[in-house]
Amino acid sequence: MNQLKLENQLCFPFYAISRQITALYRPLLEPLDLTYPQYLVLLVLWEHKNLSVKELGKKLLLDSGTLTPLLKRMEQDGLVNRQRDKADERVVFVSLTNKGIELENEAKDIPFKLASCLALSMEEFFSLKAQLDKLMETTSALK
Amino acid sequence: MNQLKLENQLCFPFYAISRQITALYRPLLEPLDLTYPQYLVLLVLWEHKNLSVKELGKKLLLDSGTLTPLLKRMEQDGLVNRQRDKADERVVFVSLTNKGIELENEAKDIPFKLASCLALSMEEFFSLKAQLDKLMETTSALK
DNA sequence: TGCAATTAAATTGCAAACAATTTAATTTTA
DNA sequence: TAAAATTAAATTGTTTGCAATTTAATTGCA
Repeated sequence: MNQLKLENQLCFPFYAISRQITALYRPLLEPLDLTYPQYLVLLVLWEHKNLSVKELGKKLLLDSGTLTPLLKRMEQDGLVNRQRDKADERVVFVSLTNKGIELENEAKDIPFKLASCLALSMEEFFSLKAQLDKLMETTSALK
Repeated sequence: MNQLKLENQLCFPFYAISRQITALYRPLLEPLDLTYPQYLVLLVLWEHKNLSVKELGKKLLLDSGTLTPLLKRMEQDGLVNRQRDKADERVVFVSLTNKGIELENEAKDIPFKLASCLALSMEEFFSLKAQLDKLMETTSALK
């Protein structure tokens, strides 16, 4: 088997599916005026209220080079507040505005709508999820 | 189960693993002066010699908005030739230069090196590949 | 034939993504 | 305590990725 053929690669499907999934989110997120990475930030903040850029980056595997401009755009859009920690001026805390909090309700159907696009059975879903989580652990450890 | 929690999502692992894998490729591709998307273009051209931008885009799921500048950079780097089809001036064919052809030999170990990073058994590899291929088919059909 | 529709690339503009560097604050340690 | 090391964000510069539009060529069909 020729390993240099695209069809024999495992990595290309990850690259392609990742972009396809983002494309599936687009029409669902557009009414909320969100991009997929912005939606991910909101997912985390709906759960954790108040996080530093560092902590947010740890959960999303993104660094400040990506997050700072992204968060500034979200601040511009009135979704989040950014403020320096009084106790440690290096740290910037990110929290939700009322508008950001209220979006949770409008977004609550999105995971179901998207899951239905993927057309997986419960078994397939959980099996795949387990394999991805394992792979995620492997690749995260290689940092 | 709260579907709006990051940890319960299937899509986030795809997004994150995709970027992690690209990060794993980086040190392998850097000596060849390639980015991951450029490497993908070469994978296709090593197999198919001569393709239009359209055909290349079909294989990689990328449009001319992404490919045109990417291919221009690869042309600048002396990896590919771009020339308009004489028979149909709308079409641009992309082919490899000698330098591009020769890179295949230098790249031939990359898939194995990368596969070893992922630490999957043969069974896991093929099982995962099958599930991804199926998902890919599903999401591609939703275009 | 000749105009409308279609097609393939290219272009424009914007949002990520990330390496590398910089800035400023805090901690360590000599 | 003061300089060195570390840390957190921000900044800079480059490459992707994609929607939307434009340009130019070809095809279809009235």
